[in-house]
Amino acid sequence: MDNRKNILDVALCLFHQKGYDAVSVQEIVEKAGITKPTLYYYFGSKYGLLEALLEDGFKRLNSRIYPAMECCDSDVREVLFQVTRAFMHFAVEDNKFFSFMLSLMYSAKENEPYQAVRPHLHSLYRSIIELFERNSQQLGNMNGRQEQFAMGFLGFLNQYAFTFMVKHDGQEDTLAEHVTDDEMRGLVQQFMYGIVN
Amino acid sequence: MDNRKNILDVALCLFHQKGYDAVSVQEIVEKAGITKPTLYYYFGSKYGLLEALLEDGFKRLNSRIYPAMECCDSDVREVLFQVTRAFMHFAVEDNKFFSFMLSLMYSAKENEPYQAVRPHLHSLYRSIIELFERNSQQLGNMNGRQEQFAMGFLGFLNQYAFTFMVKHDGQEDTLAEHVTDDEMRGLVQQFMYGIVN
DNA sequence: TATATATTATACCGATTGGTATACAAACTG
DNA sequence: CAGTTTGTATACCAATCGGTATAATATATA
Repeated sequence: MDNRKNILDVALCLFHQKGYDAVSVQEIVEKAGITKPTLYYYFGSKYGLLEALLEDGFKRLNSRIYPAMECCDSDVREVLFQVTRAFMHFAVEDNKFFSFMLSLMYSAKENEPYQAVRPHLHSLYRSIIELFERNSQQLGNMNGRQEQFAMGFLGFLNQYAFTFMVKHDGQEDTLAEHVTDDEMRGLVQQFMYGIVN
Repeated sequence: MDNRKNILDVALCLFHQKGYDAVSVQEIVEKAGITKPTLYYYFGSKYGLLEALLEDGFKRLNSRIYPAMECCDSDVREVLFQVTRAFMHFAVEDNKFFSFMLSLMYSAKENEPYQAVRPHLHSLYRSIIELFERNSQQLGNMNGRQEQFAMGFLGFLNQYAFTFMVKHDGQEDTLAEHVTDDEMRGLVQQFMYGIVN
């Protein structure tokens, strides 16, 4: 188990830095201090390694997002805040995986890494759309624009996290204290004002 | 000149579909109906081809954005609308380059394509920041948050264009008529409400 | 102790990678 | 016409790519 975890860590680090296609299997095994057959023993192929990486990462992300989505049905603003909070904390603490995921989200549609991340992203979209549908009566007349709102919200989350990461690039440890709840409540407020008109 | 243009077109198409690293020089010259020495005669290297591609594309983008930025100083809302309009029309008409640019924006920082696009993105950021600084008195107290607003605005533009492209994927010809001025004015309004509070 | 199973290393594979040396043809220039 | 620049093709390069056949370990179970 130790070796498998080690490979995943090294691979994530390299994919995050250089991108999937620019990283060779050789480079991964060298940095991990093992040899190729070991990697292929665990993951079967480079693509298999990518899939395992995404499986693990989205499991971590979902374990934060889903509870936040179902914390309180009564107040939309509070739900969106909790989701934003969960999302941002994940982006800060698991920032290598997060920025790798972000890069895949907007990447070319016909290459391997996007094909691998597609189902995970799709279920993330679905969850957020469902979130808006569940609270549609509180948001006034949405007219089937749930999808648009969901995409807008996700874009809003991404942009916020991305900006934050660019600004605090390099600092690894003391990030969490810079993302205050008040700031996030303000941004959710800002996002909602556009929606409820 | 015909051959050079042809190579650039084919390369853009492939980079857009599969990503820079996943496309081989061999594939480009085959699809372009030429041979490798011809490509290397014009661009020197694969990276040189990428640089030329970006140079051309950002020239096209800037020729739309800059005039829009300086159309009218008096009304911020109108300026932001004109920029949004220019940006969206570019995204629709030059959509292959646009989505390639978008993929590079969020891509890994240490690989070649990001290094190549960095200066272009940086000057785009600078222009938008300057836009907000120029109109700061109309937007109330910005407290040096011009950068944050600029990033937010760019994220807003990207998300809008991205959502639009996902929705209308595949249709090549009749896109322009779907991006109405009214819709864009509404979105700018929505964005601004968050800023001026 | 004997056997089975999970890990790991050595050494290798054919295919493809970005890039080039050489030569030849076209076209412009003196 | 002679010479030079521009443009293109054939054939090739070492290096690297993802992946594997083989065999030796370590560990656990019987």
